[in-house]
Amino acid sequence: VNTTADHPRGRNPRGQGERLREEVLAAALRMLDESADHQALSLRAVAREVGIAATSIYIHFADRDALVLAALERAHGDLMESVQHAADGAPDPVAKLRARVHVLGNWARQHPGLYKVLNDRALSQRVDTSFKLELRQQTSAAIQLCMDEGLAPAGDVAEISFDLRAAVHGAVSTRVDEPDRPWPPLEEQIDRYLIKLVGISPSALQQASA
Amino acid sequence: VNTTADHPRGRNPRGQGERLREEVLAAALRMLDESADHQALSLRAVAREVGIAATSIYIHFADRDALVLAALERAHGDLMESVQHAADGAPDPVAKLRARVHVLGNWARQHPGLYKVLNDRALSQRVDTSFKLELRQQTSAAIQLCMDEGLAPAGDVAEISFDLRAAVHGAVSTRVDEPDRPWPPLEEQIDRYLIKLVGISPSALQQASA
DNA sequence: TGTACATCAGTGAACGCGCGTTCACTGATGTAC
DNA sequence: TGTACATCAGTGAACGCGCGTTCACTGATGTAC
Repeated sequence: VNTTADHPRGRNPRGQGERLREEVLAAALRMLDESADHQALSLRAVAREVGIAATSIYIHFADRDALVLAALERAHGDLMESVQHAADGAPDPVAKLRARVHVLGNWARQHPGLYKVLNDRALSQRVDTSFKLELRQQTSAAIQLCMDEGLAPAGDVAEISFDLRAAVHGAVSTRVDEPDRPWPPLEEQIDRYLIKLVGISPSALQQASA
Repeated sequence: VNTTADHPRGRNPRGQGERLREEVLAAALRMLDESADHQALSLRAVAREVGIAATSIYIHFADRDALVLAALERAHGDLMESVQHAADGAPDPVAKLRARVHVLGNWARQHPGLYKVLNDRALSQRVDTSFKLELRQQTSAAIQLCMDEGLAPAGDVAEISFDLRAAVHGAVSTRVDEPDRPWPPLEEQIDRYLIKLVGISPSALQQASA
């Protein structure tokens, strides 16, 4: 299982000890994404993957839990940044909302295991749920903006946002859980949800996607 | 962790050896439902829970995998039966469709761990996906029936069914993954999906729920 | 009615494995004097 | 310019644990003669 045998992995130069931390973190992220199970991640397997002694991990992480936690914070940060960046680059409220949801979906399909782990309940009991909370609030704000500008019919923002998020989460989860089935395009399904659940007009959506 | 210390568990009478099989299966189901992780189920832990020697499990199950598989087939059967029974007891197409989806949601909330495991991708690669396939087809049929009787606008049944199932799965998963949050009622959310995604009229739904 | 034997339901010791974590260490590289 | 020493980056052996699985077994109960 020694996938990283590029070079024999000599020790890092003085002052660059943090590099190993990055390598360990990257390996942990890769392995979590493959297993989709944070309980199955073993220190020894990560060490093997990186090509170091298992004990070397303790130089940078207090214990197994600390490593898992650090990996998930990294994944969470990466996802949030992607979504935020996409929304910032979109010109109008509908495009912003759409970009947000689509980028989340794409991220999940590129990192299906990590998406699963981030949404795992065993984890959400230990890690602060600020990740999902932040996403919740931002989605609500994006919908509110659409309503304010007359691009979506006024309504109960919290409820509509909740319905949209649940539906999208289901659409993404369905594909993540059975990746080998020939699913219809996620993008189109998300757009249908934006139309039917939020009330965005198809023409406005068309414009946003152009 | 010896939760079942009611009586010291004497051996079963002759010809009743299958009873142990049931006890083991029931314990496995309980533990799977709690852990929500089929990889974490250990033969030894199940044996401890039942109050028998670990080796006794091999009398009834070839190995750990066979036990996990049997447990999931049991869970799957139970869920399918509940859904089918609910649909059979409903008077009209809208009530049938509604009962189907609501019972699925309720089953999932009563057995959150099992619901997760049943939808796990690691599993769906090994077990035949007939479970979900069956559910898919039946949901589509229920929607088709609503359209045929003019209770829902005509449309692409496969697409609408897919959108509904994904949305409901998301609504259920959201609650299953974070059970301690104060979520709004699942029933109402499902009804909104039936209205907005399938096009069932609120009044017909009102009638079906009465 | 007695007895040998088969069957049934289950046990206990033992195996090798991978795991998280600890501990004392190694050897190269920089720094103080 | 030389040398003692601190620091840094990382190692290897060892621990105790729970695991899946194997093996030879035990002791009660029914059945054939």
